[in-house]
Amino acid sequence: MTRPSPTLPEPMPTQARPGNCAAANCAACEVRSLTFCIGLEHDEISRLSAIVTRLSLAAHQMLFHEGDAAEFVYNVTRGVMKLYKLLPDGRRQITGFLLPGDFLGLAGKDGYSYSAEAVDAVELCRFPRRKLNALFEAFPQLERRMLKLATDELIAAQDQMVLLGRRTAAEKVAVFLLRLSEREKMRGQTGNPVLLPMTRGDIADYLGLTIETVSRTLSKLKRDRLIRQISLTEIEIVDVERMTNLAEG
Amino acid sequence: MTRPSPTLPEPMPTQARPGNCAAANCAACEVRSLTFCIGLEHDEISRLSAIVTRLSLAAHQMLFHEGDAAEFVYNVTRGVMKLYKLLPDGRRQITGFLLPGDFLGLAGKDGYSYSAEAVDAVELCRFPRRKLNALFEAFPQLERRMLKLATDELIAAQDQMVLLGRRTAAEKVAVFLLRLSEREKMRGQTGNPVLLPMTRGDIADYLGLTIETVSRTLSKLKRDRLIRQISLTEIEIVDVERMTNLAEG
DNA sequence: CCGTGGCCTTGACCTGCGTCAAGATGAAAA
DNA sequence: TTTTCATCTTGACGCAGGTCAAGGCCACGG
Repeated sequence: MTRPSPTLPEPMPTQARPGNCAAANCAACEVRSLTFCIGLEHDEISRLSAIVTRLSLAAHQMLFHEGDAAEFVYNVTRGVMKLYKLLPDGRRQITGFLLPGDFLGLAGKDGYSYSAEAVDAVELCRFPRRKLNALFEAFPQLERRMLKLATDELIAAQDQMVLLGRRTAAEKVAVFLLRLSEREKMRGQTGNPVLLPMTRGDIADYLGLTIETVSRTLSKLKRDRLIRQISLTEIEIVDVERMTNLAEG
Repeated sequence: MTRPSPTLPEPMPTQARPGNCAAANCAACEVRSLTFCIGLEHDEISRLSAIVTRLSLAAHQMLFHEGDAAEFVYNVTRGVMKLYKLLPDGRRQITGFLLPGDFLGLAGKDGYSYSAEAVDAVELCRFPRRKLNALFEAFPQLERRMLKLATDELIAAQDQMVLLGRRTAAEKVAVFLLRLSEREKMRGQTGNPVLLPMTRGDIADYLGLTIETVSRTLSKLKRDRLIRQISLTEIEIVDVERMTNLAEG
């Protein structure tokens, strides 16, 4: 593996100055069935409502940087976020893309362990960590849920290690498209065509590849009739079976 | 990245038939300061003692396989374990090495998400998950600690993603040696020379490389006087500064 | 309508690391 | 001590994917 040219610098994203902040009505939340709020009792919901702030980010706006004090945790309610870590020389690894319902903000004592940036227009719920921790006392279910979220994220991270360490470029791209399709389906979208709001550079930095290899690999999948490109950001999986075979290895 | 030849099959490890099982005295535990038992109250310790079983594994013995029902969680008290996932064709990614004090057994609804195998002679504490969960009711601190463990593991997993996706072979090996050295220091060992009970094949599958590349890279580090090989399993870091520079990128 | 600038694609070439193969080493058994 | 066998090292070679460079596409502003 060679040292890929940093996909950064991108147009330097501005620090979060949320477009709007407002108290939120969690009871009316339309993505609650996906979030860590799922299945909470009525009084838990109302206590959460009391500490939550809604905010919006424009595309490319930063939510926070790696190392920032981790005062808040968040729930994505709309749009797509990317989480990434940088090496000193600018090489970047995107550790995850977050869709509506996904949670972010787990952090160790050194603050957030990654940077978080909006891919497109994003809306989030923001919870002060201190106040949320205080709620754990009254509602142990909440902490149980946090542990489950962390565990699920950990399992996903292990899968991603297998992908990064042991899969070919074609397999990486196939897995990426199939996984994203599944996640979109779980959110009530069709999942096919797959929607790709992120750039080829983002995908490359997520899969441990270069932009060119991602592009060439997609072209090859098109030539082989496994996928069809409807637009830059929409890819139809034409032959699910062969894609799945490819993804299995 | 090409498809590395499976480092498996190794001499097929036998399923765990622990060499001995015994009740344990947690109060006298010599690695407690490292484990998730750290800082627990006296009565918490005694409640833990009541549900724990100690067991031993010989080198290469399996503790559990990916997909097994996750009835237990464990704490390593002696030796080194490796956790890994396999692709259908045998390619292997080692997701972590566990040293004394390290915890394992977090799992989703599909059972353990990885296989666990002893690298050398290992001793563990085993906790039935059901009984541990029951203790969470009485001792919320225990659950707090589990969440912290999961969070720390997640942060480590993200660092590993950067390593797998964006670092060169030389950087990977340097980071591996330095991190292992740090972990040994935290356990009261010198950390230099670094002790490597795992094989070159294990290291390769942990770093997303082949055996040959690991071996060649170590040879290069020796030629360049960054390290000195004392024995197959002992490597002295001679020039910590240049090693650190290399590891930073 | 035309420029401008960001992204994406494609081609030609290069190289880091994988593959294949042949010893070397070292621990354990005879 | 010698045999054995797994593991490790080293060399020669090949290729997947990275690098460099040119051009295409498309949204947006003037």
